[in-house]
Amino acid sequence: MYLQDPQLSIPKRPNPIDPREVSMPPRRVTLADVAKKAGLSSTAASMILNGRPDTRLSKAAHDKVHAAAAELGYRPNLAARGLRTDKTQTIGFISDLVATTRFASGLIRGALQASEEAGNVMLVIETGGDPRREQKAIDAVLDRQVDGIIFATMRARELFVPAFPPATKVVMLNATNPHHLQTVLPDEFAGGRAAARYLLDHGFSSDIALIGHNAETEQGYFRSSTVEQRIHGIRSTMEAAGHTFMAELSAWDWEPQHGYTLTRSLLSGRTRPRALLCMNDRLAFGAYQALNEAGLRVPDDVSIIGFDNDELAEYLRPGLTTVALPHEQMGRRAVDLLIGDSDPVQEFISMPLIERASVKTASTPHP
Amino acid sequence: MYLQDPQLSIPKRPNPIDPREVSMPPRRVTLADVAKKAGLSSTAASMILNGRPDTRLSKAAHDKVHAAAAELGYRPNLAARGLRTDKTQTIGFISDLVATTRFASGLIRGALQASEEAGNVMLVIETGGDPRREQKAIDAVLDRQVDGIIFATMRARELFVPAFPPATKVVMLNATNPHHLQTVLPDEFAGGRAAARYLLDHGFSSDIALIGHNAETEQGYFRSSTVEQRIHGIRSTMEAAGHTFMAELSAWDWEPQHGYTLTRSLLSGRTRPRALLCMNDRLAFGAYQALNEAGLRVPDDVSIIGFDNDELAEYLRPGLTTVALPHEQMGRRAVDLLIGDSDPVQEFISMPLIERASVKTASTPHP
DNA sequence: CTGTTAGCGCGTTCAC
DNA sequence: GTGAACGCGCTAACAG
Repeated sequence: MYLQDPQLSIPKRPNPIDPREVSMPPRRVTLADVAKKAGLSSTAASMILNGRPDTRLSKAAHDKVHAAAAELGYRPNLAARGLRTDKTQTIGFISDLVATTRFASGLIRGALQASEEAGNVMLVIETGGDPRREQKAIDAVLDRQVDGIIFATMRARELFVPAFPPATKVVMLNATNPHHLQTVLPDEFAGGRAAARYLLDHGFSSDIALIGHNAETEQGYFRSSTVEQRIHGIRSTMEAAGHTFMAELSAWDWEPQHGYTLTRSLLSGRTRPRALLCMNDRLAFGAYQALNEAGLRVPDDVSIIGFDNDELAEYLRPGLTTVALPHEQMGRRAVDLLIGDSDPVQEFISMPLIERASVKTASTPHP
Repeated sequence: MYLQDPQLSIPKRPNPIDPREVSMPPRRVTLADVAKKAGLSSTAASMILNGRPDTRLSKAAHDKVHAAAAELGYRPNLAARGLRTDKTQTIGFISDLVATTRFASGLIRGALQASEEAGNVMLVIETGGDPRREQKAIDAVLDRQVDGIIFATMRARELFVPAFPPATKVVMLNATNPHHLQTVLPDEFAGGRAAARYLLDHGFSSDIALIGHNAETEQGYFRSSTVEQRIHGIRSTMEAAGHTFMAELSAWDWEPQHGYTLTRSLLSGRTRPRALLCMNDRLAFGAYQALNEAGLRVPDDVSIIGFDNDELAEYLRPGLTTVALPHEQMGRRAVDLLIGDSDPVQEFISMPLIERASVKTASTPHP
């Protein structure tokens, strides 16, 4: 909607000059200015403006201060206030590559929204996963007196967190660390289960191929802590139903080209799969390409389900059914946890299955 | 490369506790602590640590202060310093939807990199283009004493900038505003010219269709200030060569589905295009899909060129040749301009043509 | 009741 | 080499 939203376009002529744009005082108005204008001390002004309950200042004083503040357009200097109160309404958001790649931008989007709603602002730093840059990032935000830090990773993983003062509030977002228990993660186990169950429910059983992971070659080795859960969810569901995958193809990278290659090699086998369970949507994209080239149709010849709810899923024809990574909600939750004062918890956010058109009901159940 | 970088994965066992993680002083060490430990005044400590040239403090004093600072792990409180110096090493980055969508994330990536290199950090706020939120964002960063503000937009456009003090340093990134002349924009005119020229150079002439823009229906109305330039670059090049487009199809949204629809309707016409000039890569994606369905091959039957160098361009088979939006470089440049003290300039960053495999040389030049 | 003065938080700067 | 003031706002203690 916002992509080409008319509101984002503007007429060719420059706007008339907004009066607000021309007259602003050269110096920032300070609390002292307000107090002076109100004919009171800055203490009185401070107490009144901050609505201290125990204050015994006259109604008249209140009115004068508020009037002066409004008239002068007073805004407190948060840096100065923070010096005193140790609260800067600022959150440090340190990630490997969340903001600058599209793979997990939802994390930052959600966090940004929740921050704004809570009157906070985020200092964003990306480290590329480099420990030295991570340490520098922590110093940088701490030097600026942030109220807390969110550590986020693009692919959920255990994150080594360099030194910082023990009192600092910390939330791990899409990441874990033994010393920091406040954590927000996707519920990958349930997500994996949902994907497998969806295929099973649509009449597939032992004619499903798994693209992106292989029990043999990748045993005990997982690219991320949550992918392990995803796989467990998938496999336990298959096992509970008494089925196994007809094939499992593994690739280290989960890019379209690998999905393409893997699917091609799969199609060269003697039995054709009826459904593909792809470890992510980009692999699924590659699968579409290979299927297409082989003259096979989705979902009539082969059904496909993916993970992530990548933007690609919507671009594909037909639309790709996929289990979404609830990044936005995770980001929001991380900020809530950081700002709130709950006990440390590990939160698992559920992964909704987004139904599109890439899976059909298998016409005849297989033996 | 970083997508599944092994370095981002870690073993399943928790790391041993890092010694640095356990012993940190409960209170931050202040300049006073350092001075006390060095047996000097905090004035002396300040001057020495800041390497003031005009200072005539003894070599011994220097050594003592540096030793004390190192031993205590002293780091200056930037909030306190900023109060005095009016420099916080912090930049406000206010955008409509740059960080949280993938369409222009390069802008923030480049800005983040340049900030880090310059020892700055960025306060990131997104407004969704809503003027009220924009005003609040400006207040929020100003309250936190930022050294300057970058206003960025996802799609280059003229941006109305709400009130703030005239002294504030401002750079418009992928945006323009009559009151703020420091501007970084893509050189769309040259980019448009390059795309058209590329097709011409490959032997196409009057067998090219333009997808996404139509001179008739969109005359004088442009979705963004830079798209206008892009179109001018394209048309002037075609005209200079004495050619016109065999067809121009317009869509308000530039999404794959529109590229698909437009291309289908194009193919239903009596003459088939030999080349497609798509206003962006997502339209080109849709064109691939339609061509594919029609049994036509890229580039053998139809060549395609796009704009943006979207990630899609690499995913497509064959890879899509496209004129890149140099977002990363633009972001870097914006920070450089903000930090440096050059005179206000409008900078145009050139758009490199990324050659892949979607355009072939037309075998026989057309009349 | 209504309000004030003084000091602090941290680092920089001026005058001596 | 130093003390004191300052940038800005908050808080405790105190005065009319």
